[in-house]
Amino acid sequence: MEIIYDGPVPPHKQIAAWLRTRIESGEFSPNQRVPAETAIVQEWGVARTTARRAVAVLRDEGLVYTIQARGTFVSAERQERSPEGS
Amino acid sequence: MEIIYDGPVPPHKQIAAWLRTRIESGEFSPNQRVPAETAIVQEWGVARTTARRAVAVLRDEGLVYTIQARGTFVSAERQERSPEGS
DNA sequence: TTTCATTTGTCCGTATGTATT
DNA sequence: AAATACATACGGACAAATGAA
Repeated sequence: MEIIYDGPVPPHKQIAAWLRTRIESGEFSPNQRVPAETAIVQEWGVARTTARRAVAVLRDEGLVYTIQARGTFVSAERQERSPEGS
Repeated sequence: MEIIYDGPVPPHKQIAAWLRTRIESGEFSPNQRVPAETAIVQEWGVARTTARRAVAVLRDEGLVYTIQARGTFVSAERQERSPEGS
């Protein structure tokens, strides 16, 4: 994946979408830590501000929550669809 | 039990919860010694600092008291909710 | 008394990770 | 992008106290 800078979608939203997909695919369990900002910076070669903004998007959506000095974690109640079965 | 490192609850709090449960279940009598820091280290595979911090949590709660070079013991008056006489 | 083992107490440095400015 | 602060974990080293040999 690569960031498209001359497109209509700002970089941080592209990264947010990528992270959202990973989370919703079940790659991360509820309350599990997601990649740190520095990891995002490394992986995408963007500024930290951009990585932070991307995480902020998901936080605003309620998909993740952040604990200072510990990390950002997948929200436990992030089911849009009823899981059904337990 | 296993320590979850990429979760929102820090290791020392996970261990503290585990110890608290054992104590409150009555496994240890009042004034009886609880597992030493080194025992916690052995059992959980964590650093001693982490074990110490876990014990410190229960000490702060008043559930146990510590005597240097002797160990940490279950508080005798740990079911009181209202202190009297001070 | 000296020695040893055990256990807690203290301090050092290193690493990871987020938050703020 | 960088510095600083904060939270937390790891590892090592040594001190201090206790009790037993």
